[in-house]
Parts: sequence; structure tokens; C-alpha cells
Amino acid sequence: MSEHHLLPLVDAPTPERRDAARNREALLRAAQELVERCSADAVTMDAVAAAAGVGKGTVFRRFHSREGLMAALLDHSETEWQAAVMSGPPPLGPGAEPWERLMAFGRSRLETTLLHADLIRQAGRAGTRSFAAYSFAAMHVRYLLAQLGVTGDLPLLATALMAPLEAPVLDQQVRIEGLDVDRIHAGWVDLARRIVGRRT
Amino acid sequence: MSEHHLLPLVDAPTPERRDAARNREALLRAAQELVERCSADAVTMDAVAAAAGVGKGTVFRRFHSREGLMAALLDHSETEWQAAVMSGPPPLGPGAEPWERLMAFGRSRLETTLLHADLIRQAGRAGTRSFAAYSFAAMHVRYLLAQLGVTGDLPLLATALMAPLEAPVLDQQVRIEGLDVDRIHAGWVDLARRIVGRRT
DNA sequence: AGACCAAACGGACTGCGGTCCGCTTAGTAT
DNA sequence: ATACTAAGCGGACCGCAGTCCGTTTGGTCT
Repeated sequence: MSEHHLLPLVDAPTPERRDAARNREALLRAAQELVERCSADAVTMDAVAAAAGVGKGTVFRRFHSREGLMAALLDHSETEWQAAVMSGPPPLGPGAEPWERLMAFGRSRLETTLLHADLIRQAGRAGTRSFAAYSFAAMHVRYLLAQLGVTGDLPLLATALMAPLEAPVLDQQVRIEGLDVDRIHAGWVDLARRIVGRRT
Repeated sequence: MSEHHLLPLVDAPTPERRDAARNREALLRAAQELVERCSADAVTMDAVAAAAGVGKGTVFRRFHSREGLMAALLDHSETEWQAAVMSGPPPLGPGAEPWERLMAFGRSRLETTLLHADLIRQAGRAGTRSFAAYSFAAMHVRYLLAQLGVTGDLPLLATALMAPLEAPVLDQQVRIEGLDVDRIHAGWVDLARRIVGRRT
């Protein structure tokens, strides 16, 4: 028994070998660059594998599927966003009144969702399902609603509040119906008022 | 000029040749059967072409893409639903109070969306975009909201009301979070109350 | 250092969505 | 009936997602 674990705290799920980690980063970097220099469609598994200088099988080993890869790309910015909510400056971060935070949440979600619309679409189910993203946002909204003294089935009210900010809905409104972002945001604020029960 | 148009009213977009119509039906029937006897995944373009006894190219000529084929399958039940709303029995159809109709709308949408969840998912964008479906429902909700004396940006309020009934959201709630349908419906009724501004 | 093995790797291979283009046929004009 | 043409047809062909399996390599134990 000569295990040199300095932190044998939680049972390690499997530490990941060093070459594996290197390849993961190389792949993510390659994919990111492909998205920026071309488009999300250009991110083919062969292309990203070649760009990262690894075999195709490796890409699938790391990310399971193309959708998984897209989700991984999203995960990065999603994590930043979570940090901004948990410990960033107000009004998005802590320190502002719940209502102000809720408004900031709406605006922020609206913008980032539209910004990453392509990636989200291509991530398909993985984007929604890796609900490290989704469930964090939902939790935050539930928390704010509770702070605002809203009564009722909070999980469902939170869903109702977030649903119009989901990518497919926004996509439809912006790309097809041609609504502009400010109007959509105003509509969302109105919705929030009605749900929370504010006069103003 | 010996055109024998009995109804030259609106300029015919292109009447569709008889063999084409026959093949369209054969393809739809074959696809439908594949869905029922196997699953939506089993609906391969090659498979449906073979089952209908036509070439693969024909399938794409008719339906543009796999998503288009799925959308066409959906379109059928969607049309029935529209008929039920426009001229079916109350409370879904005309004849009931607006609030009752709205409640019936919610329940009905919830059920049919879940029923066709697979097809909708596989139809991808085509399902949303062929908004013969979507825009009809949106119009109906706007109409009911107006009847109920709701003031505000009705198109956006309608969207807010329908968004939680969209397939991806419901899918997440039912399949992943494990919520049961009655609770979701109750939550939607609550949402409608808040948006409409009803006491009860 | 050497041995051992589980994890990782790579690329050939499969199946499906989608395109292309030369052939066939339904409908029409004469 | 015959000729004409545009719409329709079919299936070979292509690119990409995803799988499989023989080979390599990082980590560890002695």
C-alpha cells in the first residue's frame, strides 16, 4: 500500500493521465479556433482531430460525440458566467437587491444565449442536458424568487421565467419573426413583474 | 391558350404531377408505419425509400431532408389539432369562455407535445420553423389573451405562455427531473393566472 | 532499471444524410 | 397518334459521425 495520495479525501473518480489532459486541451483549443476562424459547422470531428494532431478516436474518447464537444466548448463560457453570478460585481453578482439581480440575470442570459446560439444549437441535447449549466441557473432563479417573497411552486415558476430565454425560442423570435432584442427584453421584464407580482 | 383550368383563381404554385402525389402518400405511409412498428430512429431515408418502393432521391425531392420528412409526419396531427381548435367541441373549440378555452389549450398542448416528443425532437428546426403549426397556436393564444382583457405586448406574452410547453423544456422536466405531468400542468395554470391577472 | 497493465491512442471501417446527373414519364400542344 | 418538354425518378457517389480493435504509452510496483 504505497499510494502517495496527498489528498485521498474524496475517492478519485480517475485522475486522468497526463497525455490525455494535454490532448484534451489541444482539442479544445483547436475546436475553439475553428469556431472563431470559420463557423460552428466547420467543426468536424476529423478536422479538429487533425488540427490538434491526434487521431479521430481520441476526440470521441474525450467528448463522446460531436454534441459533447460543442457542450464542452460552451461549458467554458458557462463557467465564467456562473462565477460572475456567484462572486462577480452587482447587480448580477451578490450585493444588489433581489429584484435588481433578477433583472440583471434576464438581460445577461438573453445576451449570452444569443451570442452562443450557434454553439447551443449544435450542442443539441448535450447543451441542455449537461445541466450543470441549466440547473445552476434554475437554482439561482428559485433563490431570487424566494427572496422576493414569491409563493407557489418555485421550481416551475423558475422554469416559466427561463423558458422564454431558451435558445430555440429566442432564435425563432429574432431570426424568423425579426423582433429586436430590446423588445424581447422588455417583454421578459413584464413577464417577471407578473410572476413576482410587482406593481411597477 | 387552351388551358382548361376550372379554377384559375389564385395562380397555381405547381399542381404536382399524379405520380408525384402517389409517391408522396406512399412515402408518408411507409414512414408512419416505420415509426409505429419500430421507432423514430428507425426512419432512415433509405429504409423509407425502400419500403415505399421508390429511389432515395425521390424522398429528398419530396421532403428536402430527414427533418422535413419528420415535420411532414407531425403536420398531419397538427392539422387535426388546428381543426379541433377552430371548429371542434368546447372547451378547446369555440363556444366556451376564453379562460376555459385557454385552460383547455394548455392541457391539450401539453399532452400532444409529450405524445410526439420523439418526432418533434427529430424534426429539429423544421418542426419549429414550419410554423404553420407554431404561428397558429400563437395567434390563438393572442386572441384569447385579448378576449380576457390582458394588456401589454401580447405577442410576447403569448410566447411566454407557450414557452414552458415547448418540447425541449417538457422533455427536460419529465425525462430528467422526473416531474409528473399533473404538476407541470398545475404550474402552467398558475403561470396563466399570473399573466392574465386572475385572482382565483 | 525492468516488468506489468490499465488507460489512451490511431486510423480503418460502417452507416446514414444529402447531392448529382443522366434517364424516364406524365401532361400538353399539334 | 405523335412529338415535345418540364417534372419526376433512381441510385451511384460523397462527407461526416460514430465504432472497433490492434498497438503504444504513462504510471506504478518490485
